[in-house]
Amino acid sequence: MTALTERHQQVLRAVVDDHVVSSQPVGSATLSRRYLDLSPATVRNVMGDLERMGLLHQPHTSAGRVPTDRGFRLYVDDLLKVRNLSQRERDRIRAEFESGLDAGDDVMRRAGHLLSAVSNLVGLVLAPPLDEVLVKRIELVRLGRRRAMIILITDQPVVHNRVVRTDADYTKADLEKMARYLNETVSGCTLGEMYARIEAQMKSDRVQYDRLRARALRLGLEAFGARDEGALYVEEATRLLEQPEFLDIGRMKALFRTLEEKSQILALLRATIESEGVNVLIGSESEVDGMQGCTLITSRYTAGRGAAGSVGVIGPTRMDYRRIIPLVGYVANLLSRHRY
Amino acid sequence: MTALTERHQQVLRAVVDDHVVSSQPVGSATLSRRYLDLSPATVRNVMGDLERMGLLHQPHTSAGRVPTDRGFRLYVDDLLKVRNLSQRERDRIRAEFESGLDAGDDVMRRAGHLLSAVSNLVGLVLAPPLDEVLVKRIELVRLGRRRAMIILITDQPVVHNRVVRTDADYTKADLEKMARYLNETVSGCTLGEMYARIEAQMKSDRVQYDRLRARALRLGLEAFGARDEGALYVEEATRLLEQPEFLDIGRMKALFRTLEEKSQILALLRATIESEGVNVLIGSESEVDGMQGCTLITSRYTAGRGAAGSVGVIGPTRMDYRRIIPLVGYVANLLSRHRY
DNA sequence: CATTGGCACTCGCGCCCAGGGAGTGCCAGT
DNA sequence: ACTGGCACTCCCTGGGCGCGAGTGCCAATG
Repeated sequence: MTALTERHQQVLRAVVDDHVVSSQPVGSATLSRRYLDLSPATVRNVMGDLERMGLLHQPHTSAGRVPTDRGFRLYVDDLLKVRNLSQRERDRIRAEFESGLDAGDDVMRRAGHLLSAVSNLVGLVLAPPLDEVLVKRIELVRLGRRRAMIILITDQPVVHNRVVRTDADYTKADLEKMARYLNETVSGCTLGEMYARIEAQMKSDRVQYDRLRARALRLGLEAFGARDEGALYVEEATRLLEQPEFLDIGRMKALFRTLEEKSQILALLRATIESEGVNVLIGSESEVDGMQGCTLITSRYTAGRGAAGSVGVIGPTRMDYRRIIPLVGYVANLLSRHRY
Repeated sequence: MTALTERHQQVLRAVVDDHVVSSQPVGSATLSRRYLDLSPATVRNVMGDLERMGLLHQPHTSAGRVPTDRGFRLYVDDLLKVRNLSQRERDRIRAEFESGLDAGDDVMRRAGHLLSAVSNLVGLVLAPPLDEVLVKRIELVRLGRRRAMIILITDQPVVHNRVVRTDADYTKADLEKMARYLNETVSGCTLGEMYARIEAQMKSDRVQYDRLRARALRLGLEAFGARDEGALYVEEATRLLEQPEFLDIGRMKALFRTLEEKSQILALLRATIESEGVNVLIGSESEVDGMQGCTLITSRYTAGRGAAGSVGVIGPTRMDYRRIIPLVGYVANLLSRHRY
């Protein structure tokens, strides 16, 4: 492929910019009139080149051009100067974030809502994989005759808790003792290690002859052992209904289905967790079928002592990258800096 | 309006039955062939009557007939023999319900999912209004330097808990003392009364000179004082995409919007909380604009010492009432009988 | 030689129109 | 009281047509 001249770049940029707001194929006349100081004929020649390079696509002979996924990719990588969020916007977003937290919302969910509200797209938040989360402490609280709450305090902002049925009516003192046992074996290790440690302990002599101790360990396993996949929050999926590209009901169904099923999106987010900065995954690049015509923008964040998660948005390929990219970055930042 | 003859009833019933499965207007020929031992001509006459009575509607001259909301109403009230769920179905549903609970799911959410899964419609669960919930006990757990979890144990299956920031670094003993204070004033009363009791206590001498006591009360207020509206769970709204009536994108949007906004649906559910048995609210009867063409089927359930909530489904008016009505009733039953 | 205006061409879209089909209402016959 | 027959109405579909948008190419131009 030949290199792009300055002019090619100008035209491609203009096509994307216009298409992002109009959601329609753009013609040479529009470009000439609104974006470029060139005659329509010249623009047509350039557009012809771009099409041959696979960066633009013509839905049919007498239509304007639409950027291809590769076109968007080039635009995002080379042509786009992301403007930073203005201080005002940042303040507004941050205020929104914190006010929600004070009201007692879950941090993850809050971040998802925020992304969604500001971008008008679907907000995504992937919690750090639980395996890597550092266990600080476990508490057991008696709720009733055979019910207790087990609380897992980690180095993350979220506190996990779960109501469990107990095998007997333990007193408050019993539960405290059990919690102490659990903490002895478990505190300071990651959740991933916890399983192994508990298993090892279970075999030791001390446990064999101490029913309470054994029961405590079992409880810990049952409550948090099987929490395999990091939780994925999908917020405000119905916003997609607003986007004109989803007037096509088939596409919408497909996307909803993949969003609901979660596992595929989860894999995509997890894959981006390692890389720095903001990631952009355009349409077909993801090889997920529900994602045709959609772009996923993500950014990693860190929480606690090194565990990392990912936030992002999903929306039509035709989205305002200039705004959304810094937005996702900023929210990831908020989340990373967030101290509880 | 003249009374309906036996024949009128037969025809109306047949129209509804066919329309429920076909989702299309029903013609006289179909009815004569598949449901009735009458010639098409006779059927036409009867259908004409029914139309004049406002029970059927003809979308246009050369189309078949569709039941009106009033037609459905009459069908549901007088013509429908709800068959009970078979023992097998009941067992299956119950097993599904309980297996989910063992896995630690929220009871409310679980019930919603269940309704949705079995009916292929949108599941709704309204928790009992918190005001009427009996407070059994409050626990405070130290999570970190300035963080604590406040746990509200009621006579309901769900346990409410919330992470709060504290104004100082309270020790475990402090928090236990505070919890004791709170329980002294609060336990045994409903959440509705709690507010007043705390306010009263705050003015008493004992509190004026005891900072910890004051702080405890304040905490209780902040955490659970403002939980106004009972929580409404809307599960699996995207199932609506499957229904052929929602190929019309405008209607779908409207319904999604009201589902998302919740307050209107919430009001409808709350209204049915008082009445026994299964309630059916058909289309325009609700006066909620997003509800045209939709039916809401609900049933009340009770939990704890007398507080009542509501479960239900929402779907197109054209739904299989024969199956759905007993289903909603049964799930309400499950929830009422559920003991934790 | 890059740029431009001109021009013929293509193709989707909206419109009209006719034909077929589904379903009805009415009427006369049993 | 039913029913068969019949004329009628109206939607739906498909084909034909004109319009407009947009293109590609070419010859002219600075």
